[in-house]
Amino acid sequence: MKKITKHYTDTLNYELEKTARLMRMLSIQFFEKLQITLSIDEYAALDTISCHDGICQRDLAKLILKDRANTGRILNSLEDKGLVTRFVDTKNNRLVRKMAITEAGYKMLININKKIESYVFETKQIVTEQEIDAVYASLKRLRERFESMIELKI
Amino acid sequence: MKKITKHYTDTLNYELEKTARLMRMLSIQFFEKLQITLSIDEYAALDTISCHDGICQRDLAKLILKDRANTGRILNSLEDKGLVTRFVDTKNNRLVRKMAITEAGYKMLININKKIESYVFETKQIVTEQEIDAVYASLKRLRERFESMIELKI
DNA sequence: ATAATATTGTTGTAAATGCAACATATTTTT
DNA sequence: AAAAATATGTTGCATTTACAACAATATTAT
Repeated sequence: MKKITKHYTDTLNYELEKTARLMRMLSIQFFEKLQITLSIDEYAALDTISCHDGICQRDLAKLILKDRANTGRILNSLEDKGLVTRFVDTKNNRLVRKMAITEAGYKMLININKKIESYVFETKQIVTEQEIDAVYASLKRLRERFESMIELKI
Repeated sequence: MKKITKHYTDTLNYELEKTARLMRMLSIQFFEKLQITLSIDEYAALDTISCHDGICQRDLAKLILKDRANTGRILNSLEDKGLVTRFVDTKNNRLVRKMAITEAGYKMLININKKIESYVFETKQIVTEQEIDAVYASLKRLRERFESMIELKI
């Protein structure tokens, strides 16, 4: 029996790219429609800082899936907007720039989350929460297995 | 019972980005190790042309998930390397640039696919074919459902 | 103690990407 | 028939992204 390589458009990689891309477009469309004044990346950073108070830049970079350079730039923007404060501290005896969400940042986050609730509600009429959770869980399991094949350098 | 928005790092969107990103890194790493002289995008285009002979640029763009501009650039590169030929033809009475894979392109594809076989074999020791197929299928089902929410403009 | 290595963040730059504008040609509308 | 809309591909530009080089400091090795 001859082995045949799958065509690109039939691979899991392709489906991942296509779905991730679609989700990105839906998010951007949604952010625009609801006139959310942050970019998706800024929102992701703000939300992540809010539940990791005092996180340093590199650790944030790992979480939001950006490199250190771009994470720094996103933080510059959030700081300019007064949503985040940065301060120098130490971590393992090393100087690092840590950060925390400000009062204004917290209000902004609450406000955006309120809008997102309605979006999530809307999508539940298309796909059930159970189905999303199931895909999420199986995807995560698979990803963690694949991660053993590579050393992430961020 | 209070509804609470999931944090960004716990969402399906996040898991999709993270997994897609990981797969991309694994692919690049693999292409480098095996000294494959095409980029992932060029390979994807070449493979897709090989099973859609005489496809036009716009239709290829849709399949490989690039916009028309970038698809044109990828094709320039593939044409320069002699792997693809482009010719003017008509589609619905309109002039379009169609393309086909060359002899050299086909040989290149066979060669790369042979290398990919070994990679696929390697990954099967990490994740079973069944599990990949299952994730692929559920992801595709979910994506198709979400697609009803947006009109793709490529 | 000195040198080599590692961690963290910034800056600069090249590549990738997306998007709008344009050119051309065809179809549809008025 | 004329005008408007649509389809296709290219060009140019602005944004994003990745990556390497650097600066500063701390740890580890020799």
